[in-house]
Amino acid sequence: MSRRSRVTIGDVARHVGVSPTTVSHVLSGKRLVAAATKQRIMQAIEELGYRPNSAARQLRTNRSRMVAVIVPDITNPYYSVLTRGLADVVGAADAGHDYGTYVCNTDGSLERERRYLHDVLDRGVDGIVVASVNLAAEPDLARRRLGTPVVCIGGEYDDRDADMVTADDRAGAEAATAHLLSRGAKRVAMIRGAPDAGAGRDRGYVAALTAAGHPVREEWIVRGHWTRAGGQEAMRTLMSRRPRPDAVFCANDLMAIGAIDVAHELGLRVPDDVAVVGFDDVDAATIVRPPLTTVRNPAYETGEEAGRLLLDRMRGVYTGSGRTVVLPCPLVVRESA
Amino acid sequence: MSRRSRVTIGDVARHVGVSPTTVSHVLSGKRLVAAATKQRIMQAIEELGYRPNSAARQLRTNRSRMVAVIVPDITNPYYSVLTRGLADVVGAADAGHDYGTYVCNTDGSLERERRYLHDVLDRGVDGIVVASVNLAAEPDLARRRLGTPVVCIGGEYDDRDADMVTADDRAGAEAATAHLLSRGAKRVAMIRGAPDAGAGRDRGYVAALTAAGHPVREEWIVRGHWTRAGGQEAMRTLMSRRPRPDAVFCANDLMAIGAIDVAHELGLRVPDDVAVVGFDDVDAATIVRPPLTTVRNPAYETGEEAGRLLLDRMRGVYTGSGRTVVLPCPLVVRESA
DNA sequence: CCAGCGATGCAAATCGTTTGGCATAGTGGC
DNA sequence: GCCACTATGCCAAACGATTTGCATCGCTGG
Repeated sequence: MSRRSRVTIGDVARHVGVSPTTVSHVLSGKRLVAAATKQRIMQAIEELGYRPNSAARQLRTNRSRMVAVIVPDITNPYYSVLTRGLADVVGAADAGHDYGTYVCNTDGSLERERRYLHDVLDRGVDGIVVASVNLAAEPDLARRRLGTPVVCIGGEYDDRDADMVTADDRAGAEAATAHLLSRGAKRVAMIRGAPDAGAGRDRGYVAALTAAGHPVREEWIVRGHWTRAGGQEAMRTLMSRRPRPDAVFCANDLMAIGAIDVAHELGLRVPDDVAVVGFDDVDAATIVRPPLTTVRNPAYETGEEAGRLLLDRMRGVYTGSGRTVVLPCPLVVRESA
Repeated sequence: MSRRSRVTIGDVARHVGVSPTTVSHVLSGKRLVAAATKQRIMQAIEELGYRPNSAARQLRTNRSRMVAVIVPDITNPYYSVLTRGLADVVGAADAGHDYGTYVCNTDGSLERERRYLHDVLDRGVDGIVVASVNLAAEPDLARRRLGTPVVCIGGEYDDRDADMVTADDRAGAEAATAHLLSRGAKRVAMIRGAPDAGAGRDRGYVAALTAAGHPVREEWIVRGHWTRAGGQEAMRTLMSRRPRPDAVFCANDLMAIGAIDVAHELGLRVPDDVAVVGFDDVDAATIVRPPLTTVRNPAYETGEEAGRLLLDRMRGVYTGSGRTVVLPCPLVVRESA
């Protein structure tokens, strides 16, 4: 059984005494086949252990029953959760979908993004989810009218042909900042991430402040590296300012955790001396002490939504210009603010 | 450019005035082609934007340049990190490898494991990494002499044909328990996971105890669900025992974190009143207070190793009976014990 | 009696590569 | 002059499915 090449549709046909055409028709259901014949064919398939060769099928039909997801790093919980949401939707057997998922890690490198984009196009995937920062900025994608549906995650690009799903970072950040204000904070600082992303969060912070009639003070805005260490460093410089901020909104949870580290280190009590809120609601948010008040970033739902948009196009249910769906980012209040 | 079907090898050949055979040869380098001809062909390829159709190639050559990884849940950090290690090795462009990675989530369901196994075999992947518990126990895998290389992760199956890579759970657990003992703990308990896995960790605990001449007391061994909540529950019952254990080794970090939750809740100090050590060294281990002493589970290296074993077989460098590589699990001492 | 139709099934073309076998020409040694 | 060999490149047969068009048969209704 190992040496022998796989059993083909022809083998099945021969075994039953019909033509390959007929076998194909019972498999696809595209044309009527007499019940008796169908019966015999099914049995032969079972008996011989026939399994269709998907390369041949793909060559002929031009579809691969596979979607690709291009992410910076599958190790990052946001992307792995997003990927899972996508995979669950496009591969939902009970809903009659059976797309597999092909994953590419770019590490944010433009060169790898390009390489993988070509790779997946060459592979003939039926749909592509791009959650990698640079690529979307890359005109390549929009320029090449690739016949393959694409959905971009969380960018702010205007591609009239690709669908897009993005979280409402701005509103989430605004709610977080407003929450801080409503708790009585007078001097609300912000720890931002690297300048390449997260602009929505930056804007939400500013919006909440101005809406409440507070000034935006540059010395209370510091950038970190999206990491715990980055948050620590930023928090240190923030806490040395006078007057000292009594609340800080961090552009992600990791930095918020770093900020809490430093608060403890300085003998400051959270949230009494300084309140902290994060963004993302990663698992660690409930592990740190005190539990982190944060904004939920709907990774799973984002993946699901991307999957739905893709499905619509892959099945031809929707053909039209790019749609955008934006998902809410609810505030989840715990103990750090 | 969108409507027209892709440019084929024939188009290139025609454009240059040679046969498709020749174009194929310059692409594969399998036969000599005159330098001048090669030059012209390369230029035409560039000009026309030719990209080989991988379905056709796969149909002909019977290889897909793709490996599959079957995991319970890509969302689990252990598996996403493992997957990344695998992807990095088999897709290392600079080492001349260009396998893509196809991911399947089984949620531990036997039915889905079977389904995905068939799926990837039908797809003709060149190699399979199985990191899902049930499957390996499943005779299916071993029984069918599938011509595709398989490596199993972390099981204890004896499949003479599949390679295997596993972490030395037993030694790690033994070291962790010994560490507790060496710190002066007299009553070392253990929180185990669900019975379906982690036997090595169970055994390491017992081994360390007996090696030190301590009895193994059943009332100090409790099972949790591998989750934080499971750890909490287990810890609660453990802490109600009299005499109360003064140290607990948890079969994973999540449960250890739950255990620490409960210790705090009961007003017990960690590690003074009760020392805690975990297993895995997840990111959260450094976030919880006190930072968790734990055993590092080399997820990335496990994926890498699996990739190497696969590569060896896919390139035909190694053909022989199943090899097993076991990776060490070093103890990392922090503050919880 | 004939036209038309539904039911059933087959032959053959097609998808885009790779590859074994063969052809031709040139070169150099004897 | 002949042989062996290299260099170069083409022909045509796979690979395993899907799909279009056609053929046949048996009925039915007018």
